Amino acid sequence: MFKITRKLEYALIALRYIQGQSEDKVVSAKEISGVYRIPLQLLAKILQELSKHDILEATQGAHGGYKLKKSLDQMNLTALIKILEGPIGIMDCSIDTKCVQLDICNIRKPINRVNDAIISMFDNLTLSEITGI
Amino acid sequence: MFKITRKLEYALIALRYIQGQSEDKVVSAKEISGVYRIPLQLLAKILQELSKHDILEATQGAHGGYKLKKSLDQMNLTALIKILEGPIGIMDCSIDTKCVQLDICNIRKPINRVNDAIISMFDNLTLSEITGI
DNA sequence: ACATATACGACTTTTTTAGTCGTATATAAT
DNA sequence: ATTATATACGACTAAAAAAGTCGTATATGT
Ligand code: SF4
Ligand code: SF4
Repeated sequence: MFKITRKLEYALIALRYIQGQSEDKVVSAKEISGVYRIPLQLLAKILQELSKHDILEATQGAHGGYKLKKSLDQMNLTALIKILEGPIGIMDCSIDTKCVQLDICNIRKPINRVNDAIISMFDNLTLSEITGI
Repeated sequence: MFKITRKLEYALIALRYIQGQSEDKVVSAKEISGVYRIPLQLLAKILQELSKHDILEATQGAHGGYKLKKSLDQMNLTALIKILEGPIGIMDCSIDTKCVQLDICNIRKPINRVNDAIISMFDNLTLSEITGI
């Protein structure tokens, strides 16, 4: 309950690692997978998603890999979560509206306030603040 | 990802409902289950847990049910979550320490700060603020 | 005695998350 | 050209967590 997914953690670890390398070095999924013991195939898919969303730039073929495409202080945690996991929301009704309790729910408004507070916190958190400097 | 569990929502709905009834009325699980269309057995188990932790006071037998045992402004969301779901923590290492990445993790500290911010937010949120006045 | 309610553990189902596999394609080096 | 290495991508399986059910015992008001 209320946990960050592994997927997201792997993405952050990778982003921070890539950020720590020299500006124009392309870093392969294999390298990161080795250093942090992240399952290669899984990490690869994550990096591919980040690449598809213009956070990373991929180079194919031998000696290929990834490098940052946009500065990490230009993106917040909300954006990253949306890419990897879709819309954020601590309760169902904040995302879709199939909840049976919806019309009579007596906690919807207050829970929504909590939801907003968390999202706003994520909005104001740049990735560079998470990945250090 | 990052969602409140149904269990927690049902607990909050029930607490708010009981709070809305006249002070010394005992409210049965069946009544709440009926009003909010919450599966009876599931709700019953939740209320039993709350009762075991002195948040509700149970009356057994016919015409039995529950009433509040402590005022809701004397308990915060963190406490309720701990009762229903155990220790809070947005990443594994904030709870137990079996993560393979633990010793080399490059995002642990910053993620921990996020974790602390969320917990502190929950700490400062009394149940009465969620269940309304 | 009976109806109604809590108490509680075991169990099953459903949903979500995590991880794997297979195959295609791009590219550098030999 | 061939080989080795890497990304790209969809389908699949496995594992874990959450949601819900069942059965049975016990308490109590009528
Ligand atoms: S309507 Fe109420 S019970 Fe349903 S998802 Fe929203 S907050 Fe939760
Ligand atoms: S050590 Fe790092 S990867 Fe492991 S649970 Fe903690 S934050 Fe996540």
